[in-house]
Amino acid sequence: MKIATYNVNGITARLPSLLRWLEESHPDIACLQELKAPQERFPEAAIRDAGYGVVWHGQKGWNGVAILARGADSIERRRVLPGDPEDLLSRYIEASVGDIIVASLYLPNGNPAPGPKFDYKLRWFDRLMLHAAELLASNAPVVIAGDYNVIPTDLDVYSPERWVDDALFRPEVREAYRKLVAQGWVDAVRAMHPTERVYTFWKYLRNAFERDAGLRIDHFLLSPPLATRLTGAGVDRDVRAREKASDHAPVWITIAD
DNA sequence: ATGCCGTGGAAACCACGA
Repeated sequence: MKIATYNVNGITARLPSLLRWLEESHPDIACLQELKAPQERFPEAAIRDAGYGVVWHGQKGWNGVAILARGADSIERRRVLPGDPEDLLSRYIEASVGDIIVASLYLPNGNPAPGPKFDYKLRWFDRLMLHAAELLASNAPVVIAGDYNVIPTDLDVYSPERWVDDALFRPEVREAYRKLVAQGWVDAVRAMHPTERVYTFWKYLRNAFERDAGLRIDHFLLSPPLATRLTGAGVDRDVRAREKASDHAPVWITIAD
């Protein structure tokens, strides 16, 4: 089976591109981020017509996450990350799809750093670590997919020296990601491509995509019962090259049934 | 280089992204 994650940067503007990609790439599960649409304006009918059951958590203007399941109705488990009742941003949704627990997340960007947005990012990371530990302890097959807004290592950025002070690459954030993975998760794309440069995001500015000035910030973390079934991973770069593309490309993994 | 592009919301500019 194929599981994908795709930061669409506005599902209203991206709907034609999204539907084309779903038809071509045919993922069994697709986690979306940055819907940028209120709950009632999610294009549910178009997604269902494309053959997908869907749960989503929208918000006016910003953020927004969804989980699509081909030919299935996933069962929503939660639509907020626990640990802060004051945090109302739509950055997390979790569902059961068959026997797999799937989470779609949009981790805070955190810029400018330092500052309150960076502090919020680190607090969000702390909450994610607590919840992820619980998911691991369940011994279920779990995938936590999405836009982590983390460049894990020098290999994941075209020009590390330009990003040292950025909230995506600062030591505190890399350390938080490292500690999260060290709970026992497998970074699926890196596991399948241990030494290769793999990017998932390219700025719209200055022909970043044409220059391949990219970042790897969209990740899949797999629990051990799912990681043992991992057979492949890749990035649909051709989708990023199209007209009216998101600044992220769809990323996917394949799992033995 | 530090908003150059793109999106959405509100109001013909602004916030925000990474």
